[in-house]
Parts: sequence; C-alpha cells; structure tokens
Amino acid sequence: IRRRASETFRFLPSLLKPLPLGKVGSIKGGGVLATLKDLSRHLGLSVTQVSRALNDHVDVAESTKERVKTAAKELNYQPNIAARRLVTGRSGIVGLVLSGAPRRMESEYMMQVVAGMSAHFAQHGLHFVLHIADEAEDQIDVYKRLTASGALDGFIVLEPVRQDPRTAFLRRRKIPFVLHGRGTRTSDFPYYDIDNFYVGRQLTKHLTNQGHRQIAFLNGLASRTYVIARTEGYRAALAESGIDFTAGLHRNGPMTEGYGLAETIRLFDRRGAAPTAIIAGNARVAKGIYASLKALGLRVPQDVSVVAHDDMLPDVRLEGFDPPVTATQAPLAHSWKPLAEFLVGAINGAPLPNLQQIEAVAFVPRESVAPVPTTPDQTS
Amino acid sequence: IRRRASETFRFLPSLLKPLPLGKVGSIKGGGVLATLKDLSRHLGLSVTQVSRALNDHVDVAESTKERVKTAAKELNYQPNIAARRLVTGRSGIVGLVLSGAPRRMESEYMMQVVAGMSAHFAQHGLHFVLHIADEAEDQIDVYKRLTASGALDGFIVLEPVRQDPRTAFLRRRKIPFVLHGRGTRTSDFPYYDIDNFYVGRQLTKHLTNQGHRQIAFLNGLASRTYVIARTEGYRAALAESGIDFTAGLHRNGPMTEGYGLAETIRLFDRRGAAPTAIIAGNARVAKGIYASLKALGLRVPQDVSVVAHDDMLPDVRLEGFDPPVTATQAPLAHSWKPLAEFLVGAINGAPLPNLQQIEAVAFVPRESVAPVPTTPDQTS
DNA sequence: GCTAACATCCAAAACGTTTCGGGAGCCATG
DNA sequence: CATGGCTCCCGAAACGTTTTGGATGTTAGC
Repeated sequence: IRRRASETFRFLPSLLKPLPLGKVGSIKGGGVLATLKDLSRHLGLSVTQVSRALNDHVDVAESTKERVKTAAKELNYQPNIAARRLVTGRSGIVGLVLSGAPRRMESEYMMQVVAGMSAHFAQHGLHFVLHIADEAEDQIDVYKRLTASGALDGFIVLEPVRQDPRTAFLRRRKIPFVLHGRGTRTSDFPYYDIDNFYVGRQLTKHLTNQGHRQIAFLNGLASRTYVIARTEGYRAALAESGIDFTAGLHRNGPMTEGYGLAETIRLFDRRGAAPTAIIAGNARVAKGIYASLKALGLRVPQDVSVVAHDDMLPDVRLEGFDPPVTATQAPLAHSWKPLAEFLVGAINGAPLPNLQQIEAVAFVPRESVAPVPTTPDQTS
Repeated sequence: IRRRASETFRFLPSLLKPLPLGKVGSIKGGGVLATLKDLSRHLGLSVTQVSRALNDHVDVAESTKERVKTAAKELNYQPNIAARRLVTGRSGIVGLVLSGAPRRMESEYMMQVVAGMSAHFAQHGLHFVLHIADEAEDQIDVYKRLTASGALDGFIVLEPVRQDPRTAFLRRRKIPFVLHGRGTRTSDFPYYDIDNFYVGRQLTKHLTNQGHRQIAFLNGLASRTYVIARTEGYRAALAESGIDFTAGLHRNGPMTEGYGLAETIRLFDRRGAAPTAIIAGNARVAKGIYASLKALGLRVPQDVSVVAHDDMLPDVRLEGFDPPVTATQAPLAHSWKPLAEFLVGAINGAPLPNLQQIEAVAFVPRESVAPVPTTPDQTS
C-alpha cells in the first residue's frame, strides 16, 4: 500500500518507533531498555514475582527481593511508565495551575518553585507541569479539562479562598491535591501552611506591649484564608489589650508597593485618631509605607512604628530598610518542598496526618518599633 | 491478607484506581471515559476501523470516518494516552533543560517561555516539562538520564555553541529536537533563528555610513553560534568599507550590564585609537555602556555613537534611554511559538524544510548615532 | 468466466506492566 | 490423619491502543 505523505502526516508513530531489536537485556548502559520479561528469564522467576519483588510486595521472600533488585540494577532495568500507567490508570503527571501570568515581581519566585518542584517530582518518577490559565476562564473548567481522561493525577493548589471551589471540585472527584494554606474549617486533606494567626497576633502584641493602641493593618485580599487568619490574630491581640477593633484601621487589598503607598496616605487623611503604628502584610507593602511616611514627614520609629510579615523573597529585604523592619518571617521558598512531598504522599495513599503541616513562624525584632509617642496630637 | 501500612505505602495504585464501572460510554460529560471498544460497539464497527477512522487512515471510507468522528464527539471519547504510548513507544512529554537556575533578570522571560510552551504543547496533547540541571553536572548525562526508557521524546535546545555536544547526542540517538539558533554548518535539523549576520552587518554599516572607522563591538560569549554570526556580519561590513579588523575593538563576554560597564572603561584605556562608536550585544550591555560613557564625561552621540541589538525584553527598554538607542530588534518572546510548533512537527515526522525558519530583524534608527566627530583627538 | 486491482473491513497480536485467583509445600494444631 | 494457616510462587487476564496480515466484495480488463 502506497500512501502520500500528506495523508499520513498527522499520525505516523511508526516513523519514530525504535526498530524491533529482538531480545535485548544484555546491552548495558546503551540506553536500551530491559523489560520485566527479560529479568524473569534471566532469573528463572515468573514475571509476577519480579514485578512484586521490585515493588516490595509482602508476597515475596526477602532473599529473592535482593536477587531481583541487584539484577534489575545490573541489567539497567527501567520500568516502562506507559505500561504501568495503562494498568494503574494514572498518568504520572502532576500540575499547578496559575490563573493569569504571574506578575513581574512574582515570576522570579515562581521560577524557583517550578524548578524545585520539577526536580523533586522527577525523583519520584513524576512529571510536573505548570499550566497558566486564561484569567477570564472559569477555574473549574480548567481543572475539568486537565483531569479529563485522567491526564493529570494530582494538583498543587495555591492561594486558597473561603469555600474554595477548586478544592471542593477536586475532593468531589477524589483527585489528590495539596493546598498551600488551609481551608477556613477543619481540613481533611493535605496541606502545608504557616501559622498566620500567630503572624497577626504576634505583630500586634509586639506593638500593644509598647503602648500602641491605634494600630493600622494593611492586610491582603479579603478572600484569602491566610488573610482572614491574620485578621483574627490581629483582633485577638487587640482584645487581649482591651482595644476596640476600628474598621478604618484595618484594610484589605493586593499586597503591592503601590497599595502600601496609597493606603498609608489615606490612613492619615481619615477622620479619627491617626495610627501610631502600622502592620504591613508583606515586604512590598512595607516599602510603600516607608515611602509614604517619608513623604508625610513622619519618622520611623519616633513618630510611627512599622512592623511587617516577611516572606523572605529576594526582591525586597526588610533588614536593608532604614531603619530595618521588625518582622515575623517565614520563607515562602521553603514551602514548595513539603508541598511536593505531601502530594506524592497523597497520590501513594499515605495516611493523612503525615500530609499536614503548620510551619512555625520566627519573630525578628529590629529597629522600626518604639514606644508610643507621648501626648502631641498627630492629626496633622 | 492483612498488610501493615508501611509495607504497602510505596506502591499501592489500587487505592486510587477508579472502581470498575462496568460498561460505560453512555455517561456523557461526567468525565467518564469512553473507549474504542465502546465506540466500536456503538457503531457496529471493529475497533480497528474506529481507530483508523479517527487517525485519518486511507483505509477507511470517507462516510464512515464522518460517522465515527461525530460518534466520538458525542460519546466524549478521549484516547487513553497511556495505551497509545505503550504501543507507539512515545511518552508524550517534551522538555527543555536549563543548566543552572536562570539569573534574576532572565527568570521573567523564562517564565513567559514556560507558560507559552505549556499552553502550546497542551493543544497538541503533549506535556512540557522544564528541567533545571545542576550546573556542575555534565549536560550529556542529563540528556541521557531524561531520555532513558523513552521518558521524554523531544527537546528544545537553547543557546547552541560550536559543535554542540547536545545536538550531536540527540542526532545520534535520533531523538527529535529543535534548536534556537543554528549550528555553524548547514543544519539538517529543525531550528528557529534570527538573522544574526544581518544584525552584525547592519549595525556596523549604519556606523560606517556616518564615517565611523573605529567601531568597537561588545559581543556575547565567543562559544555561542549567534555571537559568531554577528561577528562575521561585523567583519563583513568593515571589509565593505575597507576597514581593517582591530582585535582590541571586538570583545566577548557575558552580556550583562556590568560587562558593558567594565569593557567600555577598558576600551578607552587601551593603547591605540579610541573608538568613536560602540555596538552593544543587547540592551543590558548598552545600559552599562551609557553609564560608563557618562562617567568618562563622553556624550552620546556627540562624542561617541552607540547602537545595540534589542531582544525586546521588558527589563530594559532602549527607547527609554537618553538619548534613545538606535537598534536592530527581534523580540525574543516571539521565538517560543515557532520552536514549539517545529518540535511537534519533528515528532510527527513533518518534512524538514517546514521546520526551519530564519526570522527577519527590524532596524530602528533613533538618536544615539551622529557622524564621526571631527579631528579633536579623543585619546583622553 | 478468469484475473487483477481496488476499496473497505476485521480478528488477533503486540506493547509492558499490575493484579487476580489459585497452588504447591510446610508446619502446627486438633 | 485431617485441617487450617502460613510462605512463597505462578499462569493468565486485563488495561486501551496501534498494527499486522489477511478477508471480502466490487469493478475493470481481457
């Protein structure tokens, strides 16, 4: 049968398929692959037992396990992933979906994450793919598409919100995932999180201890669970010192430098007592706050104290500020490793308690906090 | 049989394997997958013919192709990739390996590349993985590892050098790949490149047309083929104007701002006539050159003319310089699309000429070039 | 009416792995 | 001696696809 090229173009695997090599298994190091059958022949065992030995099944004698494993190494045996996946029904690919391309500031960190995840998953024989979804598209549709026909078999989910539709969807479909953060309620799925309640409480308490009572908080987007947790910590610390929560002093927004800049101005423009201290949600916000205070002619810490939470990203370093900023710190860059580990755990059916972790947060006092300034009214 | 959790932990696919659902195929849109067998039963055809119909084989009547395809859509048929791969021997995963984490400045661009590639390959049913290799590790070992047991079946190769060992390896193993750039000799593999000879020639010619004869070139690393091509364009333009090539005026190095800064100083420190014009390999180098010229008290363009090649990266914009820089420009960000397309073409066995492209380069004159200054000796 | 060419179809094999259901052989218990 | 429970092993089925090697019927040429 003769075929014209154009007709067979779309699908012609045979062109690339390696030529049948007959019986191999003896060719070592040449990248030629030995199969289970090769091993079984070589060892005089059944294919079944070889497979079970390599997978540490209970059903096979310790001595034969040894024999099989050394033989496997010797013959350079690499399991054929496609075959395994065909029978297990898994794809061996895990994913992370981002809604919209990362902003300029975040891309360097995301690059780190991608690099780290790729490497880590590769060690477990999994592939990691990053999917950047169209911002306009419905998140759930994206997940539906990616999980159709079992294309992906695990996800890492970032930036959880209250009653997150993504985790709800994945739970309903029984697709393994790990959350960076926690749900608002008790979580019966894998997650890695930092103690955000502590962040809010500790930063606030450090200020109340110095006598501050007008404490502003430039927090993140209200929908995010970590933002909510920090707000709760903030309120708890205020309550412990008998201070009423003032709506105008707690603000939500995207944690950018511009947000810190603008909100600081508004903070001092508003009616009511001006804040004597400001809590920044991250380092970029703190940078904006510093710039605005300078513009307003207010000194840190003599006029206004400033504290922040530090994700330890490389773009802005709080210890380099003038004066250096007192902060709680938890390196965001440390999160990808447990996230990856928990996901492989979830896929392999590890018990849930091993797949949940709340990381401790450090507190680093520096020079940006002073006792509350006495009497002189700041209401400019 | 009772097993302790620890023993079955490492491998327990059955836990996740979907329960046998009996005969499906009628459940539409629920994410449940129809198989070829379902289709064949539904249509009263053999599995063979269904498969062939979907793959546009010659061996099946046009009318049945229609029938099969609509039925496939109707039943929400998604081919099982694992099964296909098992028989075709391909993995459906393509990769890009980077040696060492990208530098800060490049990570944003790399993020774009990853995002673009992921999306594009996904459309063709392929997965894209980024592999960041240890800088110390031998490049070829990395490729060997990744191609062992056919884990990856295609690569994108960046930053080619003379007699690149990576392309040699991949060619020997008959693994599809596409090169960003060309080899030094005629290339019988897929590539996407810009006309780097034109870059060197055009920038140089623009300067000789204005009477410049002492033209310095702060070029990239000497090993890279695109650097070599630009050097050749530079030499060609010089020859056309009867100017001798002066070794001290052409320099190689990593194209960073610091490199542009330092080499500019050295350029004016060296014995021999000082340059009246400088060519920068990219925008960052140009930035360094501008800074150094300012420090030396030299004005652009009155004392020294400056031209550059512009990759159009977002971090440094040549039109924002003072004065704006005359440049050849070719957006690096446009390259990932043809690269991805060519790679899927190569994997599917498309004819080579369709998989090679040399992109034209634009020339944008701006205000950084003036006629060569008259008589006064610049040798500081 | 015989042969060749063609168009369209199919049963079965193959890919390499995991898992199901059982089957020896051995020992302890009754 | 029968029974049951271990421990270790094996043949065969299954996963869903592509490909091989025909088979069948129709048409055209002689």
